[in-house]
This record gives sequence, C-alpha cells and structure tokens, in this order.
Amino acid sequence: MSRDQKKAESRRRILDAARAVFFRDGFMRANLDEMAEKAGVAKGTLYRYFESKADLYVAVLTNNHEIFHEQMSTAGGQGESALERIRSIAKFYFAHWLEHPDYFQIFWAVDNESVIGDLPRDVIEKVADFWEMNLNVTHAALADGVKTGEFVECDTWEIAHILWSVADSLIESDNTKARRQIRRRPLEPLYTHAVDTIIRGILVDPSRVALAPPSEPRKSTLIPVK
Amino acid sequence: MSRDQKKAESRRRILDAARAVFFRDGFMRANLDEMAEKAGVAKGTLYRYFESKADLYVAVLTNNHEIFHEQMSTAGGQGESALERIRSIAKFYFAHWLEHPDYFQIFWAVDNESVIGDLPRDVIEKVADFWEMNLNVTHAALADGVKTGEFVECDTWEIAHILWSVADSLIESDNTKARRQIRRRPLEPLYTHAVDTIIRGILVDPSRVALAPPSEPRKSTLIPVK
Amino acid sequence: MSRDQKKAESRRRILDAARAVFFRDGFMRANLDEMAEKAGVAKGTLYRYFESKADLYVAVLTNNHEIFHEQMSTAGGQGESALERIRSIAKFYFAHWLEHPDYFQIFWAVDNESVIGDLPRDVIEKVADFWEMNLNVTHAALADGVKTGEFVECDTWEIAHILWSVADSLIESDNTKARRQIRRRPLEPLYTHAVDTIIRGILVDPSRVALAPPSEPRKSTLIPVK
Amino acid sequence: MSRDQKKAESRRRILDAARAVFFRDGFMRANLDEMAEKAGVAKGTLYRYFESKADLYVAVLTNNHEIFHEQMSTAGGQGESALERIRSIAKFYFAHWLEHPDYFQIFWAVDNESVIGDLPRDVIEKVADFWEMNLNVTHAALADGVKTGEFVECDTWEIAHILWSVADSLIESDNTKARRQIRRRPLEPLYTHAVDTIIRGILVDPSRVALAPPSEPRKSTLIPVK
DNA sequence: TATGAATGAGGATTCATTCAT
DNA sequence: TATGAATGAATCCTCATTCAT
Repeated sequence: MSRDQKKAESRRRILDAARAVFFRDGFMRANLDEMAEKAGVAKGTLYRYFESKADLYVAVLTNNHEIFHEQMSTAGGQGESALERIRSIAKFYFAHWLEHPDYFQIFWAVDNESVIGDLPRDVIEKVADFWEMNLNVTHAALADGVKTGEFVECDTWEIAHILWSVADSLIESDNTKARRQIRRRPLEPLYTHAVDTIIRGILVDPSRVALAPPSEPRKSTLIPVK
Repeated sequence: MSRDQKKAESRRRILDAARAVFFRDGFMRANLDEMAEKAGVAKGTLYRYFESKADLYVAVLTNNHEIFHEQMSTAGGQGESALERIRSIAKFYFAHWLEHPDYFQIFWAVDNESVIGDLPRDVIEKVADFWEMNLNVTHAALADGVKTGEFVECDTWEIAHILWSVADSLIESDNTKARRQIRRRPLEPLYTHAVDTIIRGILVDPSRVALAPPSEPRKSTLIPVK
Repeated sequence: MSRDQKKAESRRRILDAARAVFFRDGFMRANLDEMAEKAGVAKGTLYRYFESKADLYVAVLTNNHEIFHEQMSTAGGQGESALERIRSIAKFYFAHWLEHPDYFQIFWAVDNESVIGDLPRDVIEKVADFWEMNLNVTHAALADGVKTGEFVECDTWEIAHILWSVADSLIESDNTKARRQIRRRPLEPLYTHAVDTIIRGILVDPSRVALAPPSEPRKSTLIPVK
Repeated sequence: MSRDQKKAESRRRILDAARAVFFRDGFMRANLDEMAEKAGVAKGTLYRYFESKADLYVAVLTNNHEIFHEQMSTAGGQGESALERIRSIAKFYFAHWLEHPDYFQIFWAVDNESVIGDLPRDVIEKVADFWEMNLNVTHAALADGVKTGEFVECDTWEIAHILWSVADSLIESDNTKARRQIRRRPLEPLYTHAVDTIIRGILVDPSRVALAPPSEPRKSTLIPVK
C-alpha cells in the first residue's frame, strides 16, 4: 500500500472510530483515548489529522454531507406525480438513514447537545443547511403539486415542516430505543403511513391514498424496573 | 420560620438553581458550584438534600411531573367533540410549555443528552412515562372520535404519534432558536394549524377544518457566516 | 489550629513550594505535580488558591513586593552624606537578596524568561515598577549629592543606571554560579567596591574613597569537562 | 550545485531558521516543526544534521563563536592608549551586537534560560569561555594602562567586571524593550558614556575624560495598564 | 539522503464528592 | 445541620523523536 493510501486509510479509520464513539457517548463524554485505540493509532496521531476534538467532531458530522445533499436532490425529482415525488424523498431519506444511522444521529445530536456553544460555527451552519435543503426539496414537490392541481391550496411550507417533523421524530425515537436497547420496529412503513395520512389532508382526491387500518392495541413501552 | 420550613425552602432554592443551570448547560456541563452559589448554600449542602448530581437531576426532571400529569388528563377531557378535545390537549400543552419552558427543555434533554447511560433508570422511566401518558390521552380522544363517527377508521395510535412528533419538533426547534438567539415565532398558532391539517386527513367531514392559506415565501434561516 | 489558620498555612506552603520549583526550573518546566507534592497538598488544591499556573507564578513573583518596596525607600533615606546613602541602598539590597535569593532570581527570570509573552500584564508591570523604584531611589541620592556639591555635575540618571547594572549583573552571575554549583564569593564586598569605584569618578573629592587594591590574579572559572 | 554544497546550504538554512526561532521563543518553547518549515526542509531532515533539539541549540549558540573570538582579540589591540583600547573593545562589541543581535541574545539566554540543566555541558562552557575571553581582553588593556601609569593602581579584574556588567545590562535591557516593543535608544553612545564614567574613576588624569552632562529628567518607563 | 507519518510520554486543568469542623 | 477546604481521577493536547518508505 502506498504512503498516500495508508494515510487515507488512517484517516478513514479514525473517522470511523470517532463516529462510533461520538455516536455512543456524545461530544462531551467521548474519549479520544478510546477513539485512538479503536482506530488502532496512537493518540497523537489523531492530531495529525484533526486539530482538536471539536474539529474531529466536525469532520464526522460533515463527512457524508455532500453525498447526501446530492442524492436527496435527485430523489426529489423522481416520480410521476407530486405524491410520488414526496414518497420518493421519504424513501430515500430512510434508506440513507438505514445505511448511515450514526451519521443522522450525529446531526440530531448537534441540535440537542448542550455543548453547542462550543461547536465551531460551520458545524451549526452545515446542520442548518441540511435542514434548509430538506425543506426546500420537499416544498418544491408540494408547491408543484398545488400548481398542477394535485393538492388543494394550502400552506406548503407548513406541510413540509410537518412532514420533516414527523420524520425527525421517528428517527429520534428510534435512536433513543437503540440507545436503551429496546426492540425497534422498521421505520420506513411507519413513515410511509404518516406521509400518506398527512398528504391525504391536502389531496384534492383523498381516495388516492388509503389510510392505514387500525393497528394493534399499542403495548406500553415503559421500561420495567430491573 | 420553623426548621422544617427552612429545610423546604432550601430544597426549593436548590431545585430552582439546579433547574436553571441544567437547563442552560445540560447534565454534563452543569456545574454544582454554580448551583450552590445560585441557591445561596454551600456546595456541601447540596449533598444533604440530594445524593449526587444525577440524583439532583432526577429531582429536577420529575419535579412538576405529577402536576403536569394531572392537568394533562383534565385537558384531554375538555371539549364537545373529539376534534375539540384534541385541540384542548394541544392548547394546554403549549400553555404549560410557555409557563415552564425549562421543565420541558429538560425532558427533551434526556432524550438527547448523550449521557443517558449514566442517568438512573427511574429518570428514563419517568420520561418514558411522560410520553406514554401524552400518547394515551391523545389516543383516547382519537379513538373516541372514531367510535362516534367523527373520524374515519384509521390507525389512531399512529395519528397520535404524528401529532406528538410535530409538537415535539416544534418545541425542539424553538429551543434551538432560543439557544442560537434567533428570532422565534409564537408556536401555538403553528401547532394549531398543524393539528388541523393532520386531523383533516381523518375527518369524515373535512370541511369542518379550514386549511391554512399559503404562507409567505419562507426566508432562509441559514446563519450567515460572520 | 483554626480553619483560617490552616488555610493561610496551606497557601504559604504552596507558595513556598512553588517558589522553590519555579526558581529551579523556570516557568515553563516547573511542574505543578511536584509543587503539590512539596507543599503536601493534592494537585487540585493548588487551584483552590490560584487560578492557574501563571497566576501562581504571579503570586510568587509579587509576594514580597510591597515589603521590599517600603524597606528600599527607607534605606534610601539613611546616611549622613549622599555617598553614605548610596552605600546604604546597596547594603540593604544585598542584605535583602541574601535573605530572599529566590525572590530576586524570579524577578530576573521574568526579564529573561522567553515565556514573557504569556505572562500576565501585571507581572511585567510589577517588575518594571520594581526597577523604576530602584532607579528613582538611587537617582534621588545622586541628585542630592550633586546639589550639595558632594558630586560633580553629571548625568545622574546614567550613573544610577550604571550602579544598578552592576548590581544586577553581580547577582545574576551569582545565580548562575549557584545553578551550576560553582563556589561563590560573597557579593556585598564586591558590590561595595564597585559602587565606590563608580562613585569615585564623580566625587568632587575622590580621595574620600579608597580604590580596592589589585586582587589576586583571577583564576579561570571555566568549568572543566568531566 | 554539488552534493556537498547542497548539504552545506541545507545546514546553513537550518541554522538560520533555528536561530530565529530560538531567539524569539527560547529553548523550551522553540518548535522544531516551525524551524523545519522555515528552513524549507522536512522535520526528519533536522535529525540528519543535528542529533537533537539541544544539539541544534548548541550549534546555533556556538556558530559565530570563533569569528567573534578572533575579532574581539583584534579590537583589544587597537588604540594608542589603554583608554583608547578599551573604547575600541566597547565599540567593536556593540557593532557586532548590532549586526548579530540574535547571536548575543542567545548567549544571554543561556544564562537565564531555566532549562540550563538540560543543556549539554559544552554549551555552558562555550558561554563561560565567551565571558572569560571578554574579561581577559579587557583586563589586559586595563592592566597595561596601570603599568604605563595611565590608570591608578586598582583592582583591574574588578573594573573589567564592572565594565562588562554594564555592557551586559544595557544589551539585556535593550532586548527586553525589543520584546516588549518599547522604543529603544541607540546603545553605543550610552555605553561609551558609561565606560568613560567608570574609567574616569581610575584615570590618573581624570580631566582626559569629560563627564556626560545632566540628561533630561527621565520619563517613567512603566508600561501603562491598557 | 530526505521525507513526513506515527508515536506516546508528559502536563495543565476541571469538578463531583468527601469529611473534619 | 451546614460548611467549604481538600481531594484526585479523568482527559485534552503538545511535540521531540523515530523509522519505514
């Protein structure tokens, strides 16, 4: 392996280790020693690649950003009808999440991590940008649907917001379950239902979408005390 | 003031100080020194009232719990129709949040705080319980609406989940804006719209709810680089 | 021993330990672990008394400052003639140095320590102030001597500067010898001679001061290679 | 360029870079990374030319030594009278200092650098040797002056020491001002005055030397608090 | 010979918790 | 009961030095 390859490999290994640890422990608790060990490098080596803990965090956070950005836009253009395009967006989103769950987790973490004050400006912007784009792509599909008469006149920005809120919340809840090692259910069908339900409210022809049938009586998710 | 009153007073002052600091800094960054100073007691005194930092956190988290619990149930019963009851729940929820924003903040914090592993089991359960109850109250209203023919047959648990996701997301986003000192818009009307939109999808008579008109073209919230 | 006494005692022990270590190793190399151990306290305890390493350094540096300041002024006023007053200053200076050699060492260290950029502004000012005062006191005596006709007209500031340069240099050289564990000679007579020699050049009546007789042929101080 | 030339060139570039950095930061803080970059070589290359940081320091310190040594001796021999020779020494010294201020700086640094314990024996000796020589050259001129009846009988070693103390102190003070970015005055005239004043005290015919006239009332050099 | 990636010991600082008064 | 001084484990970061390429 060439020197450059090795370098790239090291960088990747560090990022992988860092992602795992940041994912599990959050920025504050995450321990550089552990990352180094997981990455199979010395602690000092981390600092050859990243200037500081925060810088490494940024790198982890923004790692897939561009790829995601591009694919998301593509997804927004696929589908015969506006409804289909919105479903396509949802589908892509959850597929991507399935493949890179921690990447997402970390995006959320930023919002909620109390450390935010210490995070460099550009992370916060990346995340804001991430949401901005999601909203824009979704809104474009909704507005298009209104224009073509597929949807009734409505506040398309608000609908977009609602759709993302639900996606956000589902994933967040799944993450929480993961952390707590609770059994999780597949999210995609859940979200597909949710999307359909919400969109149904603005469809000119609601019959295009079938509502989900009543689900099983929900069991408590209360974690029993050990 | 009697000795017992003094003790109660101390306890309250500590809780108040702790809530403020935990709210602002999160569990990890929160500093017991500052809490003690804010509460006007010595640091050691904290340990006469609470066993540990985590224990104090628990106390803060669960402080208003019972009150909230009770009021929420009441709200779920108020209203002529199922639609009204759901609106009443939303209304109460946001009113309570307006009054005790940090109490809520802290609930969310738990979900997102990466420290969760260290939090005592019963905090996690309290929070889960909190959600459980929210869902149950909402679900009860929805199921009732289905039974009385106000709503179409649908997955009422899922709808409940969607409704809470959106509420959750709105508040979370407001918190984020608060932290970043971005101008915020009143949440209640936003959520009322959202509730109406969502419920509209399952109303037997959708005309009962007017959709919001198209809103202003949304301005970017991207934070400009300084 | 009362709590306050203990505290004062701790503070003193820390300062003593810190002075010793800073004296021996300089700011950069000085090790807080060692200071703590020498002081018989835990490392964290240092931070109860001083905010940082630099702060502790400042404390050490400025510890005796006021006392010295006052005594120096007193010394400048003692003596029948200007010549006597200048001798009195020199005498006091070296006496003080004998008693608190590391205090002086540290003052010099500041000038030469390459860390200066990192030292807080007030240390630098304290040291500048220290020199300022030395010069002023000496200059006052010289100017007085000129006025009373004891000294010829001359640049009294320059003479003051020369006198302090020599004192400075003698002590510095003694410190160096101390560090290198070379045998040292008593400084006071050396400096008394030097003062006399220098003053002799401006005395209206040079015969008042006897020059030192030729000294032993000086032996090399070259340190033999081991 | 031949291979040997290249090597010499590299060595020189490294020494230049090292001198600049050591001069600015002192031994401890000086950073090999920066030196390598300034020299335009890789970090590892430093180790092909010098065994260690300390070794590089030694090389820097002793770089001009021989040249200086020789020129100093020459200067000591120039002048009609002993007085003139002493003035010649002073003149050369300050001229050399003007041209190679960092070379001097570094010599002083050794004395004061608290790292001295770690410096190899031979640096310390080089520096001691440097002073030894200065003293010897000066003493020779003084002793000669005594022999020829130009100076009165006196402790010529002590006078030599005084003369060097003052030179030392003037340069040191100039360095300090440079570091603190305070306006500096030309040193040579200052030292010439000082030499004259000191020598005047041992001149058989003091009228050969005019004392400096009273200077401007000295302004405080206290650095005002920002 | 030159490179520069990797190393890892070392050191300052924080802060929850303890306990003598 | 309340205090607050003392503790010391935990952790990020620096940088001289090594060595495979």
